[in-house]
Amino acid sequence: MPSFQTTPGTRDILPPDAARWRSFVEEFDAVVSLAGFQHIVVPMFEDLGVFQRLGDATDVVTKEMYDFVDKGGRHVALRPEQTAGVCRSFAQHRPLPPWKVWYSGPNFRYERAQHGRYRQFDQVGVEALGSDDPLLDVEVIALAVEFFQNLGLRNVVLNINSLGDSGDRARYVEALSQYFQGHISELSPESVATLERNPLRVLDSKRESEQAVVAQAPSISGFLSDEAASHFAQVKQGLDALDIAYVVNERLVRGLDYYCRTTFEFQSTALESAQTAVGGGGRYDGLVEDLGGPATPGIGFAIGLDRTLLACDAEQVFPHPSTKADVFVIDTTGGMQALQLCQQFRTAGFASDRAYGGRAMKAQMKAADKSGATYAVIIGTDELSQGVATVKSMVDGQQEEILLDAVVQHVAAQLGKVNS
RNA sequence: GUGGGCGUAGCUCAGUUGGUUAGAGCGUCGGUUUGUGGUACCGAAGGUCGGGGGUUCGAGACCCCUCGUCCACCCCA
Repeated sequence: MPSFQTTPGTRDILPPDAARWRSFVEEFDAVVSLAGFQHIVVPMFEDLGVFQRLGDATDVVTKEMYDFVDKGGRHVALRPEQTAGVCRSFAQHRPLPPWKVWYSGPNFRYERAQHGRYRQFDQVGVEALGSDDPLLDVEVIALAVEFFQNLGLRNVVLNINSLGDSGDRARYVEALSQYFQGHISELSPESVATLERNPLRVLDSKRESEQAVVAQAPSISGFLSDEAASHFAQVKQGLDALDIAYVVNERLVRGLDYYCRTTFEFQSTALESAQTAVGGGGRYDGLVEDLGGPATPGIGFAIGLDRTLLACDAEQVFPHPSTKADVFVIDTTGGMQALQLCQQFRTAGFASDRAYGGRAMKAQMKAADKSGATYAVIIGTDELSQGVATVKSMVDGQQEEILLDAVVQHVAAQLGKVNS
């Protein structure tokens, strides 16, 4: 048993998975950059108050925060998500709106780990601040759709809803609260507790016994102001115009309190587990103001890396990037030749690798095979004395002797031929 | 935080109703006479059975505690 292992809910992303993570982010970068979103990096921890603005009724804030007092007496917390940090950044620096940014990186929530749920988990996401144009909502949603498609995912369903403006939302919550109070005997003890903290969340219950009560609950749509209803209608029109399929789900309330108007969530139907939400987001028109900035509307989404990658596995798409070497240098004369040749290949831009420790030729050949190299360059005592190297194709086994000085050029030419 | 399953070599797992030096496959390393891989064969290294306590003549196997992990609730990406 090793002395230490990863702390609960955290894990090492080992090769080759880490490479896949990286290309996941690169793919996201490519998609959102085309839409004018620029990269932003915000701190991994901030003043606790920044995150408390997410809402005092959300578990993310009340139960799951990694907060601590630092050596300077500041009460800080590891970020549970990045939207609040981005909004704080906007309030702090006052960039010119519309401000469209994207991010990636780890977030932290203290909860029990499960399939697709970890205490340290990575997300990619975008935030667009400074416009309440419903067609911006559409653009943002379309980016996520585009990204999922580029990954190769086909079984991702888009759910959308509107929570209305804060006044609408308040009236709805009141009505919902009354409704559930009237049916309190049909609710589980857990839901009764939830009802006191955040009636909206009762709609999310997965407990079989109360599905009927939940289904009969009043819908948000009846509480939307004309303005909010019109906004939502335009969002739907925009989605239709882009031929983006969606399901209006009036039970979709989402967990962070700051959401208003448009909210959406992407569910993977390929995932069997409890965590099927691979991404989600919505409007948060009051958040920047809450953080001391000017009244600024905003919308964004976050996509979970782990879950989305699990969905990719389930659909057998987005394979790991290749790590094949171009050439593997085998040296049975002590290793100095391999050292130099590898260096030359790398300088020339070719992926080259070798074995270490003076292993037998057969062992080195095995290593060459495992490296996936297209060519093996062999230097034994015979070759060295003649100033040549044997260049062997690992594909068809053909080999020929090439002057040592010309090996890199030769193999480079051959690889160029193969690649084109 | 609540409930349940699990925790044996790097990985995936076997380990009869508790009984001598804990096994397999994969992987790793080495070899199968003449310097060359992907198949086959042979061999080797590598666990004291998550940790602690207890029951017993004797425990990987039974009991308790603890840690970890997985799943569900919850929460959310």
